[in-house]
Amino acid sequence: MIPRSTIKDIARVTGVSVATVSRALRDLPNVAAATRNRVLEVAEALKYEAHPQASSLVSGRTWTVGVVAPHFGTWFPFRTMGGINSVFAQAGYDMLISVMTSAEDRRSLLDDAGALCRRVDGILLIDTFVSVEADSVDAFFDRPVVAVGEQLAGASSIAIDNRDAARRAVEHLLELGHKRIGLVSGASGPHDPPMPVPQQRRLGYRDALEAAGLPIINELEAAGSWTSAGGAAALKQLLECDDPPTAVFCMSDEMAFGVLREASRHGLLVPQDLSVIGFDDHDLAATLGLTTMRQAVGEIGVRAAETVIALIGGEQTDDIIWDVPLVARESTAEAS
Amino acid sequence: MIPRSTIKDIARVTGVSVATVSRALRDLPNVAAATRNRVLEVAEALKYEAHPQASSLVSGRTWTVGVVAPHFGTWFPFRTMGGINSVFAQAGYDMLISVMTSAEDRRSLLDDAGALCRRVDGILLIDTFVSVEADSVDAFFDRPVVAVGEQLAGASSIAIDNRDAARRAVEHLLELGHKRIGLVSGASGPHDPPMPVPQQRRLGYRDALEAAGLPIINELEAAGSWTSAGGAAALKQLLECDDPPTAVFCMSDEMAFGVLREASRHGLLVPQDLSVIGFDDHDLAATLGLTTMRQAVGEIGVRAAETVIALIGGEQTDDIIWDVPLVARESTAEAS
DNA sequence: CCCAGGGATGTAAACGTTTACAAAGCGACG
DNA sequence: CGTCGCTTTGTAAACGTTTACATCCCTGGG
Repeated sequence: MIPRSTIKDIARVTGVSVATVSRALRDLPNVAAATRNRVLEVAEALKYEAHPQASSLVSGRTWTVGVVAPHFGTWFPFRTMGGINSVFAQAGYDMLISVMTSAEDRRSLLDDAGALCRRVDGILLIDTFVSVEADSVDAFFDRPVVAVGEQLAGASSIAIDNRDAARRAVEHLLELGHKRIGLVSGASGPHDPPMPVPQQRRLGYRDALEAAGLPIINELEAAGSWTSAGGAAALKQLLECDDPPTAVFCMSDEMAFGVLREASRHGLLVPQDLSVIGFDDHDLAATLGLTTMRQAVGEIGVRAAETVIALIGGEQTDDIIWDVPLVARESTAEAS
Repeated sequence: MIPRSTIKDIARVTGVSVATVSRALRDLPNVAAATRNRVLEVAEALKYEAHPQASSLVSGRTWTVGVVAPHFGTWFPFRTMGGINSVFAQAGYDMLISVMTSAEDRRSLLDDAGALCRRVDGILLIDTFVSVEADSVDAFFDRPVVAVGEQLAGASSIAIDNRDAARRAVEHLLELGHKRIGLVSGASGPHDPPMPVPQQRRLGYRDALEAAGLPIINELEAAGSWTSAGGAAALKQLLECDDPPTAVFCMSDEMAFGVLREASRHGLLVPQDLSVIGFDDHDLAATLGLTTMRQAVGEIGVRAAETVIALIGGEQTDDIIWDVPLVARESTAEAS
């Protein structure tokens, strides 16, 4: 139907050999200007496009980057992928996406690393926490790896300081005079290995309380499973305490949205009766007036993509720790 | 670093020819059971994995499906892609994602169709509205195409009846006794060609009003640009009318979230002072108590993926019109 | 006992590139 | 005028599969 032209066709028309055509098309040196122009001209006329499989079979270059995301569900990996995609589309790379929902998937990512490496030029791990399985990825991947959200030996990393950011979030509540501060955490299941992110954010929460001389109270920590429904359930649980919190720190905005809703179900006004601070700066956080810690998710994706491209090109890169500024909105106020 | 084994290695170890190995590995007929077992055994031992580029170079099969999404921003395409991905991961297909943000992208999708076809076995168009550019895709794509969200000649389609669903949404408000019903629309820009979805939903909105003998009032229709911020702005505009609406229908839940927030900024209680109905059944709709029209987005993705796989396998498929049930929650109530 | 037929296997040519190596052309310099 | 060296070009061998075709062997029917 659509006549595909090959390098051979161009060679025939221009009267040069396929080798010269190949060189001309790829801007390699040692081809006469006149020849190159003629080749490009004919290629244009024939609407030539290189056959990707053929060229990667021999060159090894696939112009594809493997992107491993924790799931296809929540906002965070999606936005990150959006940032990544915008860079790759520009640079001519495709993404090969795989999701990692369970701990077995994490194991099999490493086991099947060889097969993955064969199809990609580089690998981007989003919040994938390979570090709980292996100290270093050197032994598994044959290709440059950049990890978003964790430090990982053998990979470049782009991360935030979760502990510090969480601490500052809670400090914001402390500065407003709150003394009983709840935590809505995105804990992993009881059988999963502990995940770095919730772990670090919990440590930050406790750091802040300790620095303020406040006690750590287990009853004030509830699990929200990273979803808005989970956040709602978590607040419900916190409100059943004898002495319920006057403020809560949620490890994600999505959970915070559930908290906001649950608060209004209980007749509590935010921020008068309950202050709420989230984490992420979700797209809806601004319109819902949620105070939060901003992760520049899209930009992190952009930088991650740029980093992996640089590594593929043989450049050196530095690890990046991203700032997480506090964005004060209407969901937090002075303790009454 | 990682020793990759080829079909040749297996041939050498087993003592048969590469052709036989290839046949055995792919379960083709005419290979003795004993030989096949031996080959599989050795392949296992050598951790053999076929080189994807090599095999697709000669067979034409890429085990990749092109997925074209309208953008990487909102919830709808993301969730759809989640459904698609779950099927593809099972079936062994990869997705090659490209996003189409502008009208030019739509044009170049068709212009570069040849190059795309060479890298994929099938194509999935999500809300991509190629129909505004071309009557049929037969002439462009060499591969099976399935369109999500629009009817398109030359492609299988999986869609909803936007006009009917919008009509039923507005009828719900009418049944509650509302007489002044606003519309928050996801209109396209003034220079873009009219898009089928907002067009159809607007027609449904007007259908309902007309059937109820109510006038069509331009002032009651505001543009929300598919975002929550846009939704908030749209409500602000609607409230400036001389006779503001007592209920609004939003073409997406994300815009409805903005409307909910803007209402509370104006001191309006939902649903007492303002009824709000959305469209999509966004993940957050349940926790925010939003009445909405449910699009089973994930399942639509699943069906779309299954359809394209069936088409690749040479089967015939039927177009699917998906149900869009009303999900009544707490954001709509009797007119006061 | 011969031959047809069919299943199992091997041989080798694709597929469309890239790339090592050889060769040719040409000017400059001793 | 021969040779060296540089640029430009061509030849052909990869890359790792699939697949058309040939070959071989075995069985069963005549």
